[in-house]
Amino acid sequence: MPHSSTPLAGGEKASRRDQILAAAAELFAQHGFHGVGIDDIGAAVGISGPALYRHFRSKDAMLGEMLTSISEYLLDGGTRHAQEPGEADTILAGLVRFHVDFALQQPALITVQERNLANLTDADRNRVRALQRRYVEVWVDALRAAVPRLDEPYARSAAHAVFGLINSTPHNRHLPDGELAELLSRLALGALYAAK
Amino acid sequence: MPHSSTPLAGGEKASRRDQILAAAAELFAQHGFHGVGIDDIGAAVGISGPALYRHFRSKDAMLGEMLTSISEYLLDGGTRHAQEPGEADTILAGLVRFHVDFALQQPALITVQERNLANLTDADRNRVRALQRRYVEVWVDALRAAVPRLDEPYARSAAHAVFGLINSTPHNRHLPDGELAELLSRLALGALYAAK
DNA sequence: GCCGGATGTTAGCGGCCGCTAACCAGCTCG
DNA sequence: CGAGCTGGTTAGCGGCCGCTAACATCCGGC
Repeated sequence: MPHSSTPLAGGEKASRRDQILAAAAELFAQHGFHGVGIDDIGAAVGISGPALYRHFRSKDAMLGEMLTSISEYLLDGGTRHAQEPGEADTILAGLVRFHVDFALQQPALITVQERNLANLTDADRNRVRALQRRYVEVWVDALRAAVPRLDEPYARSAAHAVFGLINSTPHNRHLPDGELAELLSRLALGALYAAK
Repeated sequence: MPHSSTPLAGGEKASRRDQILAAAAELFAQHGFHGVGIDDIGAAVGISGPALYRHFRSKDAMLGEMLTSISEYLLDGGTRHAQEPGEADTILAGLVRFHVDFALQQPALITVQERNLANLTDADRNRVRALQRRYVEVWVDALRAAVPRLDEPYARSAAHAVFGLINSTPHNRHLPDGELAELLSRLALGALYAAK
C-alpha cells in the first residue's frame, strides 16, 4: 500500500486506536467536542470510560490526532494530484474530485474538522492550521493555473468557498453517492470557473 | 419599518435581550454551545452569570430563540424575494444576494445556525428544521424556474451545497466586504447554473 | 414619599466530567 | 511456570456548570 489509505478507515482490520478515533469522530460531529463525554466514547466502542487512557493521553489528544491526520491526508492527496502531469483544467478537476470523494466517504471527519478547530490545544491548532494553509495553497496554485489573471486573494477566497460547498455534504445525503459526487464536482467547477 | 430588520442588529438601541443574544451568538460561534458558560455570556455584556435568568428561562432557551429568529428572518426575506415580479434569473440572483448579505453581516449567527442545530431542545429543533425546510423549498422553486429540467432532488442538493458555499464566509474574510459579496454571488450563481 | 416591579448581586446546591488510582485478567515468552 | 506487559475494570477526587434562593438597588407612578 503506497500511500496511507483513507484515515480511520473503519474497515476490517482497524486497530483499537483507530476504532476509538472513528467513534469519537462520529460523536464529536453530532454533539460537538464539549457535548461528548469520555464515557460516551468508551461506550461507543464497547469499553467503558477510563479505558480510553490506555490509548490516548487525554480527550484533547484524541481531537488533536484526529484533525492532524485529516489535514495530513488532504495535503498529501492534494499535493499528489497537483503534481500529476496534465492540463491545468484536468488537475483542478482531479483536486475537486479528490476532495469530494473524501467528504462523501468521511462525513463525520469533515464535520469535525470544520467545527472543532477552536477546541484544539494551541499547539495542535497551530499544527493543523499550518497544514490547512498549505492545502489551500495547493488549490490556489491549481486554480490560478486554470483560470488566468485571477488575483491571489480572489483565488484564496474562492477556494475557501468551494471547500464550504463540498463540505456541506454531510447535511445533504438525499442523492445516491455516485450522483451526488458527480453533482458536487460539477457545482464546484462551475463556481471556480465563475471566479473571474 | 415594515419588516423586522436584521435580527440582533447590534445597533444603537438594542434591548438588553438582544444585546445578550448577540454576545451569546459570538461566543457560541467561537467555542460551541457546550464550550460557553452562563458566566461567560454574562461577562460579555457586563453583568454576571445568573442575572441572565432575568431575561431568559435557560441557556437552551437562548439558543432556541437565536436559531428560531434567524430561520424566520431568512424564510421571510427569501419568500419576499421569490415573490417579486421579474425574470427567474433575476429572482434567483436576488435570493443569492440576500443570503450573501446576511452571511456577511452576521457571520456569528450563520456559524451558530450551521453548527449548533444539534444542541437545541427537541421542540426547538423541530421548529427550526421546519422553517429551514421551507426556506430550502423557496430556493428549490426559484432554482427550478431558472434552470429548466432540473430534477427536484438535484435542485435540493444544489441549494444545500450553495448554502455551504455562502456560509463559509466566516472563515473567509480576506477581501473587502463589497468585493467578497460580489465574488460569492458570482461563485454561487456559477455553481447553480452548472447544476445540470 | 413610599410601594412594587425590573434588574442586578452573591452564595450555594446537585450533578456531571475529565482524569487518576488501584486492582485484575489474559497472553507471551524466557 | 511464573514475570510482566497489555488492556481492561470500578471507585472516587476536584472542579466546573446550570440554575435557584435570598437579598439589594433603582426608579416610576399613585
